[in-house]
Amino acid sequence: MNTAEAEPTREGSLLLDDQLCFALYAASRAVTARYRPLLEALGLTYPQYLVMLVLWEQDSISVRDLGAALQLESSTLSPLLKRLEAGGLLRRERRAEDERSVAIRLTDAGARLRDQAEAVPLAIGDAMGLTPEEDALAKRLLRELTANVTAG
Amino acid sequence: MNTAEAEPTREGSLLLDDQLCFALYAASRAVTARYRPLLEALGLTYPQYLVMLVLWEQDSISVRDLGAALQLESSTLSPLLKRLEAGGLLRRERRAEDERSVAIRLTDAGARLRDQAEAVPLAIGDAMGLTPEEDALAKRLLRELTANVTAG
DNA sequence: CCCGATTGAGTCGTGCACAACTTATTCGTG
DNA sequence: CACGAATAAGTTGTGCACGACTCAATCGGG
Repeated sequence: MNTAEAEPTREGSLLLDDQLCFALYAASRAVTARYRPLLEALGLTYPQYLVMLVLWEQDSISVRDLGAALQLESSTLSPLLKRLEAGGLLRRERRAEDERSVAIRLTDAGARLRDQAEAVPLAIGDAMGLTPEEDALAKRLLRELTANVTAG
Repeated sequence: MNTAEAEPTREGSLLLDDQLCFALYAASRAVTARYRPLLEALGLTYPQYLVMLVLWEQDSISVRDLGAALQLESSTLSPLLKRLEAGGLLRRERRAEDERSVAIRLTDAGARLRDQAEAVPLAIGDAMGLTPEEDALAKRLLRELTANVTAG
């Protein structure tokens, strides 16, 4: 019998492999790395892809609402949106009814990119290799975790 | 009955809330944000904290082995270690037996910081609010996911 | 109607992450 | 032993993330 896992995970352990946070951090980076070559073919980074997912669902959204959907600050989104605009995928225009707000709208090229993006979730789902039940369970746990940790 | 979750999650969906990758990405950032004030009290960022966890477990480790443990490139670790060295928590010295390799060793201050760090996992475990079973399950799923996605 | 408080977007500075590359050292095979 | 391949660490450039801040527009109570 090996020594790994010989000790039960104690509450206040400082061992790296006992930390859920590290499993989460490592998994997040590994998944993003898996997306990278697929998204590079679309000319997108991973956070840019998430922005496009939101826009394909709801075009003409404010920076504020985009930030709420992705849980990102305007200080992250503003430069990112500027790069997507430079890439010709979207336009930004001040709203007439509230000049503080900026509406993000897809260009035709941005809307068309959706067709190419269809292949991405399929390829990733394949690579993840989880059963539909495991996938659903993981999403449930991660959302519960996010909600708990964000709250108090 | 509401419309959310009315549709079953389809395989190739492009809806943000169907993406496991986003649940993962959001959870990782939310957990890191929860660590931030705790670690700030120790003078550490989150990745720096992970490096210290490894060093508290195994002092005098090479940059290479540190990178293997954390799945980080030397281009990420080198500047990070330089900052920890500037903060007086560790020293870097070329190994005599292989001048290519650099050994990372804790200073007394670095070793002593462990005592203060003991409180961190307890506070976080509390905030996460998962049962021990859910915690173990989440770690299992995340490791399986990481392994699958890293492999092929 | 006014003026202080709030809100929405953006800028700036710091610190990751990672690809591509450089440099120095060591290894391995003829 | 020589010398090309491999390895360890570090540098550079790009793009997030986020806190602290600025600025302009809007809101709301008196």
